[in-house]
Amino acid sequence: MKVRTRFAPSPTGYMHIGNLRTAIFEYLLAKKYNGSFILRIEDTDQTREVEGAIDFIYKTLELCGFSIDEGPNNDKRYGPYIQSERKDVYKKYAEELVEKGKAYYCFCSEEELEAMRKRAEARKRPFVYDGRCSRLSKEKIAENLANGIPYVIRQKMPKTGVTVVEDLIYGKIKIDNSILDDQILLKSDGFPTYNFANVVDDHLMDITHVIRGKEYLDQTAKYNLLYEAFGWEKPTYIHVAMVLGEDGNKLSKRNGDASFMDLYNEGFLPSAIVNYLCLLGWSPANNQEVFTMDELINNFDETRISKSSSQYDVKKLEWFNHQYIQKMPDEEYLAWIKKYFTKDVSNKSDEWVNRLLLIYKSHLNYGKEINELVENFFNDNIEMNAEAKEFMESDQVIERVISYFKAELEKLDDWNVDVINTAINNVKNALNVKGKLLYMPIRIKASGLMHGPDLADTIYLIGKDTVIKRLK
RNA sequence: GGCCCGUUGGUGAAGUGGUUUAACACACAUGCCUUUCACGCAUGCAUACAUGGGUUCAAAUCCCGUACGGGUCACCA
Repeated sequence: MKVRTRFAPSPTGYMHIGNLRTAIFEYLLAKKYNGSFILRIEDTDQTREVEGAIDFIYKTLELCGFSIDEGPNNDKRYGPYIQSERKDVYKKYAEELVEKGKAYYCFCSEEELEAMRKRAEARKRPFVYDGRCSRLSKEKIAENLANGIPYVIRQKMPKTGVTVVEDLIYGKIKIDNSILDDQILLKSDGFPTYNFANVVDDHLMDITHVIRGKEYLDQTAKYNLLYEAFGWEKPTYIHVAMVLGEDGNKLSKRNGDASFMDLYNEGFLPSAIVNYLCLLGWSPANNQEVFTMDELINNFDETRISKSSSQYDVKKLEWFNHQYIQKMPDEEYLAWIKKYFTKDVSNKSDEWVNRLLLIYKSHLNYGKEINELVENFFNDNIEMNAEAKEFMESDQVIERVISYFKAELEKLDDWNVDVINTAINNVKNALNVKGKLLYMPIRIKASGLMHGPDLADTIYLIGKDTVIKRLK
C-alpha cells in the first residue's frame, strides 16, 4: 500500500515550530517510502478563520522545500482538501451512523448542557453527557426536526470496558470507556467537529500514517471507536512529544519568536530551521547532524522519534544556521544577506559593501546579526569594552606598536590589503613584537574590538583616514 | 480531581541487561594566530541515568511504589 501522510493545519495565520516539526516528520515519512504528502486545511471552526492563511501555509511549506503532492492547489481526485468545502460529506457520514443506530440526534441546547455540567461539578463528579436524547422516540425526533430545533449528532459510546490505542511511539495505551462522552460528530451549525472531520477525511483520503502532537493521544480512543463504527481500517498512529519554548514552557504565540516566520525574518535559513527542528525529538542512528533534504529523507526513521518533550534552543539553531551560511556560494550569500542589511551605504561603493558583507560571512549566525557585527564601520565614536581597555594597558610596547603602525600607514601612497599587510609586518620587524601584542593593539584601536575578520581586510575597509584618526 | 504520558549534565541526545569508570553535538571555560581557516584548533568543564525498593551473577536499560513535570477531560483545533 502506498504511504500517504497529511499535514492538516488550521488556517490561523501562524505556524509555530512545533507545527512545523510535525509537517517535517510527515513529509519525510512520505518521501522515504516514495509516498504522497498531502495538505489539508482544517477550517471547521469558522470563528478562528484568518484571511490569507492558506497562502501563508503554502508559502511556509514552499520555503522549507517541501513538495506538496496534493492539496487545495493541486487536487488529485481526493478533494476538496478544504474541510469547509466538504460539509455535505460529513453530514452524509454522520447520518449514515444514525441510520445504523450508532449515532443519534441530540437537541440539548448549550445552556442545558452547561447546567448539567454545573450540576456535575457541584457534586464533584466528572461530567459525561447522559445520553438522554438517544432515548427520544422516533416521533419526537421527527417532530423536533420538522420544527427546526437545532441539533447535533452524537455517537453512542460504550459505557464499559476499555479501548486500546496502538501508537508507534508509545505502544499500547488503554483508555477506560467510562470516561468517554457520547462525542459530537456534527455541530449545530452543520460543521463537523475536528475529531469527526479528521477521521472521515483520513479515511476518504487513504491516509496511512497520522503524525500528530501527543496532546491527541488520549483522544485516539474516540477515533478508534469511530473507525470501528464505520468498519474502516485504522491508520498507523505516530504521536510526537511537544516542543517546549526556551524557558521550558509550552510554546505560545505570546512567547515571541518561536514561529517560523519570525525566525525567517530574523535571518534564519529555512533549510537550517528544518534541519534543526528535525533533530528535536528525533535522532538518526549515527552521529550526523547536518543533513541535506535527501539525506534527511533517506535517514529518517519514524521508530526513532523520542517519547519525551524537548526544549527549543536558539543557540543550537544559530549553530546550524551558521553551518548553512558557510555552504552558500558567495553570490547567493550576498543576495540573501542584503535583505537583512539595513545600514546606510548610500555613500559607499558596491564593491566596498560586497567586500564588507563577505568578510563577515564566516562570522554570521543569522541575517540580522550583520548589522551589529558591522557597527564599527559606520560609527565614528568607537568604544572599547573593559577587556579591551585592560589589554591596552597590559604592556609598554603597545603604545609603540600603535605609533609605529600609524607612521607606516601615513607613509603609504597606495591603499590595499597588501600594503597594509606589509605595514603590519614592518611593525613586527622593527619592534620585534609578534602574536597578541602585535595585532591586538592595532585591531582594538582600529575597530574597537578584540575579535573580528582578517585584520588587513578590516583596516582596508574602514579606510585610511579613519584608521589613522583612530590610532591615537 | 480522574485518566494518560514522560523523567540521561545548562540544552539536544546516544544507549533496549554485561564492550559504559555513560558517546556525540550545542552552550560554557581556558589556551593557541596575522605568509593556508580564531569563521578555526586544542584542552577542559559539568559531581547527567528523578527517587526508593525488587528481579538478576550483572540494571540507565526489566518490574512495582513515590516524587516531579506535562497532556487531557468543549457544539476548539
